[in-house]
Amino acid sequence: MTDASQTDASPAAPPAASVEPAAAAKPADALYLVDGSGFIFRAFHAIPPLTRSDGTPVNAVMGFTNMLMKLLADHHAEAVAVIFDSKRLTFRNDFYPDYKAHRPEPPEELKPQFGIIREAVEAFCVPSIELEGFEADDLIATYARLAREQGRPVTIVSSDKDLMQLVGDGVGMLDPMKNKTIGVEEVFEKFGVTPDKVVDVQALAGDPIDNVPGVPGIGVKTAAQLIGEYGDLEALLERAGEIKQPKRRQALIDNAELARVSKRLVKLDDHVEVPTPLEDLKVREPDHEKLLGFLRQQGFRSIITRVENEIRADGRLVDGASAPQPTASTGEAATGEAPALSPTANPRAQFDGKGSYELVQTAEALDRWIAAAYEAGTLAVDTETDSLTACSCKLVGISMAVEQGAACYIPVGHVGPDGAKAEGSLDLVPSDAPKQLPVDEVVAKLKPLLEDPTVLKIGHNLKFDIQVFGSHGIRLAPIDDTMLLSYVLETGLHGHGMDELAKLHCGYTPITYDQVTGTGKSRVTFDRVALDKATEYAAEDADVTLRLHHALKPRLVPERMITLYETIERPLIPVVADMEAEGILVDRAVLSDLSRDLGARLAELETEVHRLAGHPFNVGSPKQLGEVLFAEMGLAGGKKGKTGAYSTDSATLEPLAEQGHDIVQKVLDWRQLAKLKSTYTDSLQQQIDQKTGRVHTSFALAITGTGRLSSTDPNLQNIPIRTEEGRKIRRAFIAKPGHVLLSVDYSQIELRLVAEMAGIEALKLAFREGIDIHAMTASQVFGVPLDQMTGEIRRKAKAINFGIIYGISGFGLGRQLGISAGEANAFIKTYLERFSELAAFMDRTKEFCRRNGYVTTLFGRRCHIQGIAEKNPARRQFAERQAINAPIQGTAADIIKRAMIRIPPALADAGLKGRMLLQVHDELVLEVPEAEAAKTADLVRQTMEAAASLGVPLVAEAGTGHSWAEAH
DNA sequence: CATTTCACG
DNA sequence: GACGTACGTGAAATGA
Repeated sequence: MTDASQTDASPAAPPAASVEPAAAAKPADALYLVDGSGFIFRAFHAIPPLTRSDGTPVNAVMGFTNMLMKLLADHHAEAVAVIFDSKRLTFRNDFYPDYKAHRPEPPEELKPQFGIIREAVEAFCVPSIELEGFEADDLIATYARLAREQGRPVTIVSSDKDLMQLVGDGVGMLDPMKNKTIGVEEVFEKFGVTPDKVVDVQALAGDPIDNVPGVPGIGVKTAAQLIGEYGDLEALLERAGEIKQPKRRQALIDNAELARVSKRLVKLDDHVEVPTPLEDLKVREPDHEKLLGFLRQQGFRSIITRVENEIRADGRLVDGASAPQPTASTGEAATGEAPALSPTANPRAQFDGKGSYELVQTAEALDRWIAAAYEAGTLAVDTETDSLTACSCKLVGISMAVEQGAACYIPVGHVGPDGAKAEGSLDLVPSDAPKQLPVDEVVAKLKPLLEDPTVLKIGHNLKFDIQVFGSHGIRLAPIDDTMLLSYVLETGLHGHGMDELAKLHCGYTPITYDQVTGTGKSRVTFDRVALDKATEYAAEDADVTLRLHHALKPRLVPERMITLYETIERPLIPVVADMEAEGILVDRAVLSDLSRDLGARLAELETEVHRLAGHPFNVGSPKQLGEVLFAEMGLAGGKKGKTGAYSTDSATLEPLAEQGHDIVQKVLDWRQLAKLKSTYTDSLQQQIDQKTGRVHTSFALAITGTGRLSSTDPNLQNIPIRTEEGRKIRRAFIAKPGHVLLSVDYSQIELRLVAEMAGIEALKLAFREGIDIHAMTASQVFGVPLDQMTGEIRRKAKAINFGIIYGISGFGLGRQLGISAGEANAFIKTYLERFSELAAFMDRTKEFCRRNGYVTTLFGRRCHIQGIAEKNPARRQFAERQAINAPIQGTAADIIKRAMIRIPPALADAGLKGRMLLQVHDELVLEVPEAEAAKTADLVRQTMEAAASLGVPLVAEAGTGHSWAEAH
């Protein structure tokens, strides 16, 4: 890598290997340069208002102090300087007076904190530097250069993009709040060029915040592209005439000087006359009393506790190597971040995330944590594995948190950098492999705790961990799942991943998995992550989970969600975990035969389509297809959408095919087969698990806005059935020898629920009488007697019935039926007159939603609907349709979940060996011994029908067969 | 990485 | 009468 300060003309290329001076093991002479000014502003905005007892705001001081302590502890930093901006005017204003001219005054609450922060730096005995006429960035650039000349690694503690030009060649950056290192790779991500080209990009793109002009009309993206192409700014400006885009060319020619000035503004001066020699940038041992006095003055109780513990621990201050172990049995050192400040403090935001997490490598330490967990009666657990597919992954480590801030990580499956394993007796471990307890010993010791009925185990998405523990013979119980707590409380308001919830409830961004393992091709599996890094990440996850539990669990009772959670969501976890682990047998030969057949037919269709078009093109490209069909061949059909592309979906193409356009029919056929091949016959073969020979989907429990499950990797809830061709794929889903597949599905459950929830007497009666419901509505709406019913009329009534479930609109129904919106509206009007309770139900539901922001299912599930009070009618009506649909779809989801929970014990009680494999919203698929098929079918059917007792009967129908195609 | 299309209930 | 339409999902391919 070239020196960052040079600007040679090598083309911008992705960085080969990023230099990571901020990595764990560091030479003692590593230099840390803290961008003090930058950090003050970030701390101020990231941390909610806090005031000390005299009313002085101190949120930025608190954030700054935490950051500084973390830096000193985590990195064993010995050479550190905090660098501040001095007065406003700098040498840059000499040649560009407007530089940073529009910077607003700092907020009033921040002003008094500047001075206190300098006191804080002094109290920690860390050198602080500033120099009139120069920005902190210039001093940082200069010190970085000086240190590099002595071969010392440099870490710049900042996330300011203006400093990114310094990265590379032993200089790295560290964002202390996001806990992210910024190396060459990250700079490349941000600017699209290597660090030595950053100034050129900035010169072109400008920066409105600092009032750097740049070239108008050019942003970072374009700038990076240009610099990548021309090498550097000067070369670009000289050859600007060659640029093809006329506007861009002119802008560059007109503003060449402006770009040059901009470059001078953004280029840091690394030859400043420094006020303090490099050698003096050293952390000295602080005066403990002075430091504690300062902290007391600010009222930072939790920090004081930490500092006192550290002093007591070894007489030395802030040394990560001897950070206090959480003596959790007394609970003393594990005081999280109890708010010690005035009531303006937001207690939810007190979490700074940085407990002193312990790496557990000895039996003694493990015993101590197990004892602490027993004492607490509650623990958060999280497993780390080498892949995210629960069924076939290796256990790499376990983290536990017993109190806020008191968490540990127990590695059991880490390998050395060269892949050296460290299993078996510790004495035999090769020196370069990480030290860790044998997995069997850890499992044996944890099993009683994790199965103890008096100790609550908390996790986030425990369905995963249950499977991991299950494969080691541990049945995790009793449990609470923070993902599902959040889901029952706030479905529809936001997602329920841990990072999102941590930000929401703790105001904190945990280290991400990607940060630990890397991304893209440099990604490593978790078993290759260094132990200290793994500990930081994994223990933090457990800690955060525990904190989320504290934030969410107490809300269940007052918000009336405890029953839904305890009777439906929580009991479903192990049930679904078992289904995923079981998997379904898929016959690879059936799929590959289909693939071959489809491939041949696709090739034929493709040449046909090309022939009819007169030239070859990509049939799979909607863009090219639209051009061929509508522009070249002049078929009727217009543009649509904001992208301006022709619409070519089947709704558009089908009418054209019916008009006899051969090419369109062939395209539709091609589309269907291509879909079947790529999505199903090809990719499903890849999803067959090596070890089990079966396909293990993952059912998401907290994704949908209505309470339904969803299925991924692969999605087994959308296996084709509607067309004969697609249905063949179901022949590949089979039962193991001596078994059959049993499929049981609810008959018209959603329409039954409409009748029930809206209280439509005529519909309820019809369901009780077992009448053909679509024929019945047809006779009501169209006045045709049942004995004169035609298929066509029944089809229309069926479409209306579906429309009701979706929150009907004349336009939508009309399009579905191929009639005008006016005609459709007339049908709807008649329908609502015949079933008058329905209109009242829809109005009532919308009104409830407007008032409360959510709607509810029969079992009390809340679905929050966004946009119900929107002014924009389109968006509001969308929300209204959701509001009408959600209680229906959601209640159906509740009901099948209740059935799923009851089925495994019912089977066990009856001595039946059948296993549930799949759920497809209103259908359950089981694998049962052939001899038990009839008995099991009855039992499952009855359990499903009895899962809710309503004013309308629930009806379930069962089918069995060797394959899913036969069973359904 | 967003858009388009289409598979299911 | 506005505004753009049925509700809920996930995956593959294209192309910027």
